[in-house]
Amino acid sequence: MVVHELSETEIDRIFHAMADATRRDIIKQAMLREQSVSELAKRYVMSFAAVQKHVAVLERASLVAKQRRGREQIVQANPESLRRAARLLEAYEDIWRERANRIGEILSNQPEGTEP
Amino acid sequence: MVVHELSETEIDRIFHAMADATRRDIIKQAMLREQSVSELAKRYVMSFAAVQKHVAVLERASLVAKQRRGREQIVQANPESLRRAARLLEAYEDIWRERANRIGEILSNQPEGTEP
DNA sequence: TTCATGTACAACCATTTGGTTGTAGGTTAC
DNA sequence: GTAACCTACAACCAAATGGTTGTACATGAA
Repeated sequence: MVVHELSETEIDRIFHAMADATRRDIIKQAMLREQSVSELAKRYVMSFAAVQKHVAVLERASLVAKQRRGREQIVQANPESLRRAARLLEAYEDIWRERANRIGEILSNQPEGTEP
Repeated sequence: MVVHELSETEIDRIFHAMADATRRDIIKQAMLREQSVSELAKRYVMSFAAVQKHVAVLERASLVAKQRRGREQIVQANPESLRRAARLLEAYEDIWRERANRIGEILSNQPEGTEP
């Protein structure tokens, strides 16, 4: 299976996009139900343009995609990017687990008589 | 079991901290082996002060902790925060899965004769 | 056609970020 | 004691962020 490896820049964009509560909520909303940008904008106490910018940030991170429907722009979540980010964090956990194993191995390989 | 719920601000900090390649590498290095700040700094083509700032960002996000040892400051990774971030991303995946189930259910609950 | 709606985008602004250099203070080694 | 090393922190700077308002344009509804 070919796994699309994320470039450092892509990872930067995904985490940066997730580092804002409004954007995290937009993702959640879009996952629950596809919505137009103006529909989403009504939920937040900020200008339409601000929400538009947040959506653009999510789009650059491939976390959402926009699709025109008449005069509306429908925001649809792309869970694949999110999944990749989750797997990435798990990779760090793996590093930690590996280290724990390594340390455990060193301890159990101690020659006799070295215990205090 | 009591799970420490992350506040929005804490989530902001964690994702923001992860949104930089240097900081992600520092985490990785600290997970592989506890190292002093200056030891870490040697790895990157930037000033010691810059690395110091990156470590501070990771510290505010509770991704690492510093511990003084003589004149050195040892950076140790705190995998717990990372684990929480990973679980958080998985929560989004759950939302998506739920939606898929919901849609599947709607489709399978169609009354007779509504299929094309 | 006309008007309301939805979007795009530019210009502007305050704040934050990510880097720098410089200075000062502790700690260790010689 | 003195020199070298490690850290802390301030001051500064350019660029990016996150918000605003204003204008223009396309689409749908009446």
